[in-house]
Amino acid sequence: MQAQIIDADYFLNGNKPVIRIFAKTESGNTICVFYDKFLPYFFIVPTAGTAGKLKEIPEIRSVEEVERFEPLGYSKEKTKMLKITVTNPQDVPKIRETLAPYTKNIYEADILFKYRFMVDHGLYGMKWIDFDGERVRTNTVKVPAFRTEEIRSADRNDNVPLRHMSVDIECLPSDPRKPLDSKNDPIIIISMSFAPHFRDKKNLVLLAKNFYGDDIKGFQTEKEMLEEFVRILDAYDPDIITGYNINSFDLPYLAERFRHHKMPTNFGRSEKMSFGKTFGILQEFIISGRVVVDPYQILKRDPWMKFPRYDLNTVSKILLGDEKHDVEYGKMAGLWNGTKEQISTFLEYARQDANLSIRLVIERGMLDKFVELAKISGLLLQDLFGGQTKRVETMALHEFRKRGFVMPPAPSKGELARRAKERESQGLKGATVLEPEKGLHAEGCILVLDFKSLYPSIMRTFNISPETAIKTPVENCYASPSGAYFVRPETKSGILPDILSTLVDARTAVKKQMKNSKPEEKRMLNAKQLAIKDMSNSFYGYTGYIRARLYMIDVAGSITAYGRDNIIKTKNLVEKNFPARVVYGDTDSIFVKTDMTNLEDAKKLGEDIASFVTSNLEGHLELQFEKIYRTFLILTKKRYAGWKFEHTGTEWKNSIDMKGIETVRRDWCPLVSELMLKIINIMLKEGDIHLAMNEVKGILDKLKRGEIPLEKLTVIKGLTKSIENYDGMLPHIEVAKKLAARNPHDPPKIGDRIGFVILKGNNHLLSKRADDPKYVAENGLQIDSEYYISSQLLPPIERILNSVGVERTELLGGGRQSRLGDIMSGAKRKMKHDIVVDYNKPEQPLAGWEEFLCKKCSKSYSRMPLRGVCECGGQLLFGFHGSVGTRLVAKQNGILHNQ
DNA sequence: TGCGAGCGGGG
DNA sequence: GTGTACGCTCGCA
Repeated sequence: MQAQIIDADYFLNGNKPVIRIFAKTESGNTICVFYDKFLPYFFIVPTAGTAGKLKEIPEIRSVEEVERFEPLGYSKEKTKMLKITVTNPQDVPKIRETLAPYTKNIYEADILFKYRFMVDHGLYGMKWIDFDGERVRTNTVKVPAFRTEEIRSADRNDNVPLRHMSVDIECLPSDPRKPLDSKNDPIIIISMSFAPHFRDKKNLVLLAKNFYGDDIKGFQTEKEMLEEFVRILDAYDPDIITGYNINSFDLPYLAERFRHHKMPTNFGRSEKMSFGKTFGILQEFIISGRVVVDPYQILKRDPWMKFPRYDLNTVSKILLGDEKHDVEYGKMAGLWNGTKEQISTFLEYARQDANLSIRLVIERGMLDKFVELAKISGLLLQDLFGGQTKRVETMALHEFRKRGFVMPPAPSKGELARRAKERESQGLKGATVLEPEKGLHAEGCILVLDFKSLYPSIMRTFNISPETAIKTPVENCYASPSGAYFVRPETKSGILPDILSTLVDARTAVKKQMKNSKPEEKRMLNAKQLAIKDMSNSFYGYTGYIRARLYMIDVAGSITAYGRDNIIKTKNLVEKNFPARVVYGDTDSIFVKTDMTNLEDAKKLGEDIASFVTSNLEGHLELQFEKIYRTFLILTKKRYAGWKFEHTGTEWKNSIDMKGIETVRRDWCPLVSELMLKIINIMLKEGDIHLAMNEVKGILDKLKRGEIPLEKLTVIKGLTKSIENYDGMLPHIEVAKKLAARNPHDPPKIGDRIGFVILKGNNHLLSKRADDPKYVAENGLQIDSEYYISSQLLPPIERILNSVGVERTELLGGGRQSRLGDIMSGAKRKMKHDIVVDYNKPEQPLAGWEEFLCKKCSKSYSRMPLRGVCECGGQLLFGFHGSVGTRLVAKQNGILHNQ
């Protein structure tokens, strides 16, 4: 029989573990495969005292002498180790602790049992198994179960269609002023959507009230409704359970209500109860045999784009084009206890929410990439959502095992502290950002070129891997620019470089295959190449991630050191061999200024530069021509805009690219964002600073004359707690107080968004001069134009115009012409284009997160500060951390906004 | 300026 | 579960 792995776990038969694989057969049936011939084990490097201690531990079943390579640092020979086998996986941690003082090293004593099994049998999440099954009767799983003596991986890549069910609950707080309490406040509605349909139903809404309607089922009590929920769950038997923020709200809440009614929380495919766990922010809900998919967590943690907010409303508007109508929390009780129509409205709201989350997963193919990531990394689908570290480590474990290497343990607290200290003393230098030639470049085209997978290429070219690093240089080894040494591939080919090479080849093959494949296959292949890319980009960051098993500061430091060398070499190669100047560059990209105004000529030059540089650099380093900026405005490192031209094959398409320039911020009114976009647009497309200045002056005049509509001056902020609980002076709170006083029957509630404008007045406190725009309009009150000019408009506008040498006084000083010469050499272009902001494809040259470290005071910033230097005035160094960790976003500020 | 609390999403 | 993980913004000292 063959089946595709959905999930795996084990249970104890007495003291003995039985591995359980939940899988789907070709025909779409779910089965469970039992295997009881596998026992947990780990390795130790013994010392003199080891043998005696081993005899004292009764749980140890067998001790076997083996040889394995140690993983950190190059070693020529394998090390003699003892393979310790025990019976119960749960005994391993305590045996590990007991043995620790009596051993030199312990390896692989913290590999989850299910992964120990999968790796040893060459099994990968979402891939296929091949086995001869004998049907067994059991009440531990709810699907047909088979016992097998042997289990192999099957060589096939197709996917069995999955069954998805989304869940959304509505609750009613007993006290509307207090937050919800799952111990007391009942669930009143459970809404579900199904893909594929469940008994011809797309969705189903249950409610704890006598009520009937299309696909609506009413119940006398909450308990009866919950019982029906489990019946539906078991009948539909979904592989995927989804819902927006379901991990931290709906599922834990449901579980608590089940416990309240003394009902078992048995939502899965086995006898195991479902439960939620929390660490840090991340909440996870485990349902045995199924996969919990939370679109909210995916979008936040593994994003391909940045959203202004991550609520279901915003996200579905952008991803599905569908706006959802919300029911205010405060009005829910009214609807629930209201007329038939009101209840219907409430039910439709619940139905819509379940529909939207399932549509996000299905229509946006949100799971596609993760299915492929499972097949590449070996992780089970459920475990992919926790972060990149586990993906890299599981993939590496497969490869380490094949080559006779053991995997180091996850770092202990002490080891973490040691690493942190080591890092503080010797530092981990990041990438180089070339000093930009600040200002507007409008005379000739700017060519943007970047290195294809820079860090992976470096690792492959110089054989950089934890087990190729060597302390004392041997003959014929690589000496990295940071002073570390690595043996050459002839001596030992690095595991990570080899994995990366395999990934590169696989990606090339997939892309080729995509060209002549049908839509459905193409979709899968595209997901696969994205998954490969994700994995490739994870390895460098992983080696520098402090919690990594394979952390080596020399490895990470050497990679960035080669990167810094590379960009300087590239700059020199370009400037020595072409009539061009590098005006900016960051990590893996260079911006080359030419005197060309013809796009075709510029393109040709870009391609020539790319192939020349590539042929003059070592190994796998490959510079590619990326795009043309007809004009380019750079404020500081990391903050620029360009008028981009790309050839589609038939014509030139243009749009405005913006990086690091924030045009949308919560504390800015719409006028600020609009004006910023406008002047950037004018500078880039007209190449004229004066026009931009005039635009600013025009707006300032309008503002002074009170001709700017109030909605453009309104800043909106939400009430996060009740008004009494704020003690500081905040404009929106003062406005909320005023609103409450004016309309005592319907005061602002928690969660309400309060808009305000700032008025002229005697009170020097800003908050006291804030008021509701509607009230201001009705009473003809005057806005404080001085405030808007000096506090809202000028600071961001100044930062842009300063980069081209314009001072604040020139903006405020009437219509006087500036002393600046017109920097446009050619004739002014009269082309008019709307700003097109492409938020579907934020450019991410390297996936990962960055930090900016001050050279002088060591302060760290997660974003390049607006001034481009540290607040102490010190120069900022750039650090890059690959794509490990959770700080994955924060890069594409200003990419997303409404046009 | 630096630090700590609190929030995010969900009802 | 052979576990044990955030990053940002705001208010206050």
